[in-house]
Amino acid sequence: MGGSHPAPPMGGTIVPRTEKGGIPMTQVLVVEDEAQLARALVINLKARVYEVDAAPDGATALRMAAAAPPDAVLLDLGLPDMDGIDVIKGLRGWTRVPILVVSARSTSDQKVAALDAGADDFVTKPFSMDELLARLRAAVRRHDTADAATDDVAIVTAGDVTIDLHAKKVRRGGHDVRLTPTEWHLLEVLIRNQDRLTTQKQLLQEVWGPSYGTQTHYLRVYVAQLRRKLESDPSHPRHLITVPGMGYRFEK
Amino acid sequence: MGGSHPAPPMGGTIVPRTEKGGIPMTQVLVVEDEAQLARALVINLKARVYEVDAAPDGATALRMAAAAPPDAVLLDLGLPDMDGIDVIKGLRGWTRVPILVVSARSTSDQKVAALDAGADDFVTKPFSMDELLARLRAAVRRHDTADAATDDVAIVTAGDVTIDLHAKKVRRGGHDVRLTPTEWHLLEVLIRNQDRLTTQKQLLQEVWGPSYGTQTHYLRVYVAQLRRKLESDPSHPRHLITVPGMGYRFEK
DNA sequence: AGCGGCCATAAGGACGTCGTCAAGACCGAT
DNA sequence: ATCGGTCTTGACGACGTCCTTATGGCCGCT
Repeated sequence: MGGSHPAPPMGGTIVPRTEKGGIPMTQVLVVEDEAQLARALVINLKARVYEVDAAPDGATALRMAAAAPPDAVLLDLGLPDMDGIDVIKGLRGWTRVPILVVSARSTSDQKVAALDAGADDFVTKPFSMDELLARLRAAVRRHDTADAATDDVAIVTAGDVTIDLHAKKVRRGGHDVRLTPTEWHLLEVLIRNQDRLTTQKQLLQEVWGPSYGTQTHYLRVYVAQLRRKLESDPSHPRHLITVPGMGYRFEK
Repeated sequence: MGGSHPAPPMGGTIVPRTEKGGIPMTQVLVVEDEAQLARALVINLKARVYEVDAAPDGATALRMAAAAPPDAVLLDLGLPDMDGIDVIKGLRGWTRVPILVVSARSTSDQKVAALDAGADDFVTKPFSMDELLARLRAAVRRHDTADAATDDVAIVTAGDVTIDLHAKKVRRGGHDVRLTPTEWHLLEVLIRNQDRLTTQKQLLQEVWGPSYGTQTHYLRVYVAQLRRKLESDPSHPRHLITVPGMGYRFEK
């Protein structure tokens, strides 16, 4: 089975998508205005197997989370621009990503408020880095084994094809269809945006990494493979539609 | 390992859960040997909308949990009969019920060990009752909204194999099959996520620990061993399915 | 008609991954 | 110290996957 390693395409320096042994790393968003602590957290997390983004305030955090959904959020309550509780509520409006609150002032009331607003855990400064990391691991582990159950619609039916996103299983006419990791990734992005246009750039950046925005022939090759596996008449696709010059669209 | 304060279901019919307005109440199992604190917890929880059982030691706790699976467990680590960590592991062998650890001695190491063993949260004595209740609410809320599907399945039948997660026993074609501890752990995780993909990373971190996230070699070796013991045709597995590049899936 | 974009499809080589076997390290029990 | 079982580690073949290149079709523009 295949080299899922990002090989540098054609010419030029291109930053590969962060992975380790083909396994995608856990993405953590650190929301902390105090630069020193933020840096300490980032360094410690990166030293582990995490990939880290940092946001200095609530508005930035919400924007970054929406743009590139993380696998966990470390949130300081004492932010300059908005109340930490509102950041929690803002995130909880659309995602159940694990939120660990880190805070200095820690009255019991505050903890209760944060937890009831939807936070997963609450750590008081000063804290042991080991403990924080263990709590983070616990939260991510829980989420990994749980989110599959309910996050969104698990099973998509399109014509004679059924796609089970959680089992990572595709059936077509009573037979199982095998998809490679890259094919899955591509299909997932398309399904997330079903009935809407998904830009070439969007697809390339999501599946191959931020610096592959122009390698459009990857798309052609892989979309063709998907069509061959999913469409009954691959040369006249009914579900994986080409939008010339722009991208692709998945329709049921 | 004797009885407990509120009568556990002995020999006879299991009493239907108390309800309030048709809505089943949340069942909490308190595991605490110190009678005074146990009573305080029980009283406080009952004053809220919880229904409470109590166990004075680990063995009783495991037995009660098996007989009547609770919706949450409050666990003291300092038990008279066994290590609290082993209670966590015992529960995690077959259920993902939220476990909140309550402990007096709370070195950082202990917290890390408990969380990595599968605990959901760790509260240090002395604690604020409000905070404990908030953490309990958070854990239960997560659990409720997360998995409705696959939990608390004690006995699984897959083809000619039956797996009893409580008794830690596997029978196949009328004969007992011996599994090593590691094989068990791996199988447990796969069964808890049955019919869904279980990521390589997930399996490695759960079975071998947080730092083994990329040693995919272990998986190949142990999955092969499991197949040899469980599958009738190990080279064409029907239950332990490989999802190339991503992980494995257990199917009945 | 000819040309240049853009897209679809096929094929092949480099390299990963999976399954398997087996030897060595480790560990608790005798 | 020895032994049996278990875990870890290494090596290898078979095969799959990814990337790349080549070829041809379709369409609008000049």
